[in-house]
Amino acid sequence: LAEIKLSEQILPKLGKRPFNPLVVALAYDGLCIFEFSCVTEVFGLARPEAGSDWYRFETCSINARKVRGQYGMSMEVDAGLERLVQAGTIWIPGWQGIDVPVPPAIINALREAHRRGARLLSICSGSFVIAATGLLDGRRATTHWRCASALQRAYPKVQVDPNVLYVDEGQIMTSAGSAAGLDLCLHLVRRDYGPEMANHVARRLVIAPHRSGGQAQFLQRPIPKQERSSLALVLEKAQQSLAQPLRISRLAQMAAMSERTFMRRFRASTGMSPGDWITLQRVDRARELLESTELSIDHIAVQTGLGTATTLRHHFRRKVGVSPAEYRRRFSRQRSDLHLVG
DNA sequence: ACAGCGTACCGCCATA
DNA sequence: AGTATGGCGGTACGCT
Repeated sequence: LAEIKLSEQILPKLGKRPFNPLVVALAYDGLCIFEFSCVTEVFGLARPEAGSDWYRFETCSINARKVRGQYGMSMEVDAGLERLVQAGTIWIPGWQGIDVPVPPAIINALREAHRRGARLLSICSGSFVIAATGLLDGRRATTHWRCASALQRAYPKVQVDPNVLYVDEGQIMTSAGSAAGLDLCLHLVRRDYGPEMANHVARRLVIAPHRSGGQAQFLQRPIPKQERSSLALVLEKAQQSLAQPLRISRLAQMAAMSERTFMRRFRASTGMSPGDWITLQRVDRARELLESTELSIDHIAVQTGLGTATTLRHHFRRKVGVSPAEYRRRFSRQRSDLHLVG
């Protein structure tokens, strides 16, 4: 039901799609199955809830033929490089190896596609393929942290940033290793269809629309330029003072805009209402505290700004699916040796 | 589970 | 024509 409601909301906006919907992934011998699958899952999976205006997805290889995959399997590819001529978006999901030279046919096809206005995106070592075209010279890019120095050495004119999940240079986007490809996939959906649709896709994938907390010390999500606004600053401040009551009037005031505009801009940027977002942050924080401390539910309710244990339980169950007590029983660090799973 | 209270939300419209 | 703003008011929703 939620999906039907969503498509009704979104469909009218898709009426005039400003970009070429054909997404083509480049397959090659030794294809990185995981990186390839990230792209197929987001762009290839049928999404009737998005109406008829979703991407079209195809695969191509140097010449239409069988390509060797990994792990003792191969696949038949229907199209050759000529398919790239039609593509609006081209994905390079990894590459055979960082030392494997890129065939001139691929370099030429990618240059030509770029000249035509197609977007080039890579995951992991796929960045080496784009770099080989020379199109990354003078631009920022990233790749798997293990290959970052090799990329920098091979292509000194590229500004390699190993500390981000992905880099958006407009028509060219590169992402870090493996699962960071999913972050870039979602980023593209967000650019093309808006944050609500990206959140929706993330939910179908059962992953968080934003990577938060935990591992983020190592890889930080780049904040798109347009979001370095007063709104982004207010979000940061809000996140740091969840324990206090956060009223819309006050947040809008901090952002120096009217409540109406604040709410509009908030939804345009995050895909959810301020209230929903704040509750989500609070529940997230409660989850952390349940895992890593022995604080009582009442105490955590106060600390997270959810107020009372009743309110905490209510929202926690809605967002996480289990009660706070049950969650703590399963995931508390002190008891992690029990390894209780679902 | 309920009720009653206040805020949040969003469509609508005038305005810049 | 188009876009962004912000005020108003009804309703939905969350909190106690």
